[in-house]
Amino acid sequence: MKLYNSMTQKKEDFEPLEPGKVSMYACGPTVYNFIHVGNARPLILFDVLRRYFEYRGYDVTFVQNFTDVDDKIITQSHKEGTTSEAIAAKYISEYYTDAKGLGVCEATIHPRATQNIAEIIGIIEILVEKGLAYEAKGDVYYRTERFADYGKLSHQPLEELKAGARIDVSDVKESPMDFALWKAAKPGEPSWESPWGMGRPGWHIECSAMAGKYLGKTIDIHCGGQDLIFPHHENEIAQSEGANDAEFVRYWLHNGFISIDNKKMSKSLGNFFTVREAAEAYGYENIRMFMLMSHYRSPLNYSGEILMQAKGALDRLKTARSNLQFLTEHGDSDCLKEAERDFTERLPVYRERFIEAMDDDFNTADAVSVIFELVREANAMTAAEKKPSKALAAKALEIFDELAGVLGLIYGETEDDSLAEEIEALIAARQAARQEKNWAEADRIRDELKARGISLEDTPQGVKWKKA
RNA sequence: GGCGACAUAGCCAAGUGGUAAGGCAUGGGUCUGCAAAACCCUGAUUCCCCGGUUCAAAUCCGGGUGUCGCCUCCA
Repeated sequence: MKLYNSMTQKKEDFEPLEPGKVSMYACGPTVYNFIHVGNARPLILFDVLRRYFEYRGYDVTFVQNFTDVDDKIITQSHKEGTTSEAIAAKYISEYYTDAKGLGVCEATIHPRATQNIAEIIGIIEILVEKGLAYEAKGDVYYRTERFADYGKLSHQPLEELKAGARIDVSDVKESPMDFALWKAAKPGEPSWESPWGMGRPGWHIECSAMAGKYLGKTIDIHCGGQDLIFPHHENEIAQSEGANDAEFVRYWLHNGFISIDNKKMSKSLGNFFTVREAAEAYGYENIRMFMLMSHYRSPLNYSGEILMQAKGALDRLKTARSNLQFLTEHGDSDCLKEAERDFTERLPVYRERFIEAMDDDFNTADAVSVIFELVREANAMTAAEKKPSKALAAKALEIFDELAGVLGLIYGETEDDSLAEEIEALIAARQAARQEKNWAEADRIRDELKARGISLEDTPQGVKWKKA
């Protein structure tokens, strides 16, 4: 398995620290608002990585945090006239709604910054003791110039970073590149006791603390959006490696951006759609499909047209699956036919090609195309005139579900059986009308069902219905 | 100024030396009472441009052009 490591800027063979196990850490959302479509990309990427590692037999421990104390949350709490805790709780809940909608499995552990204050203080104390951090007026800053490797992930020497620095030169900081590990309390803000007085953690330190606590000093994979490379991930390296004297992360994975009209989708530019509104317009699963149809490191331009194309593609897969499912019950015979054997014997080739694509830095676009090729052949093999067997449909369905399942492409099919009986009765009435060649009545019933969102297909194996 | 990414058919998108996957859309056909779904056929002499290396390049090298991102919170 090869994956592209942002640290070395090359595809590398994946070798976990411990054979058979994978530890993954992903920077989760700062919970002050609904997540937007751009935020959904890393979620879906991590979810696919995790599913794929598990598919390949790895025991995965996946940690994704929630940043639940932060300037933006505090600002939002003032705006909504409530507490920081209430804002965080609200948007964590909304996060889970969207994540579930997108078919994203829960992480092994979802730690929160505010539940790990002791660990955060612990790591800051180590950094202070080592001279890598210093206290100034109740704040604590990281002394970037003491960390020789600072800039190794962003491939920028500290001097260049300083030259380009647009941040305010604070009089309490020794260098403009130093960043806050701990912020002294201000009135109206949540705060905790610490050796430096009341205060709260800076943003970067929580990830070092939680990654270390739940996954150990060295973790296999750390992922996030490309915009986190600097400064967030660079700072995490400085903190964790500075405190632990051990390599922090073996493989850094960063996803490309989602843009709108070729401009990065971001909250500060205001050119974003929340996942919630995009899902209302196009459906959660089509957002997922949209993202899996290209490589995770490529830039992707969001538009209604593209979402509709993704929907068209996913519909083809859903229809194919539903047709196979139907044939497992209504096929011509239970046993595989002679003419079908060649196809079923070649089915494992699709699995091999799928794995080959995914092994190459999670090439989901290629992996999806393998599923489409499987579908085309399965569709051809199950053409009505061939009188396909139940066994054939079952075998094709099995591998389809296996591969589509790794990508999480088809999900959320909650069949409402309460209507089934009534629908079946209408279908029976229509069949009776068709027997009598009473096409007007047959079409009337079909239109009636269509108006209720049920579409019919007449097949040699009987009538098939589905929700539109 | 530093660092990085991207440029393949109407649209989306794989493909890192061997003669252009896949999807959406379009048009034609088969099947169907009509549909639906499906299947078949239909499209880039060509991969932003110009040079070079090679028997062979979308793929490697050099030089351009365009677009985007990071260097400040940002997935």
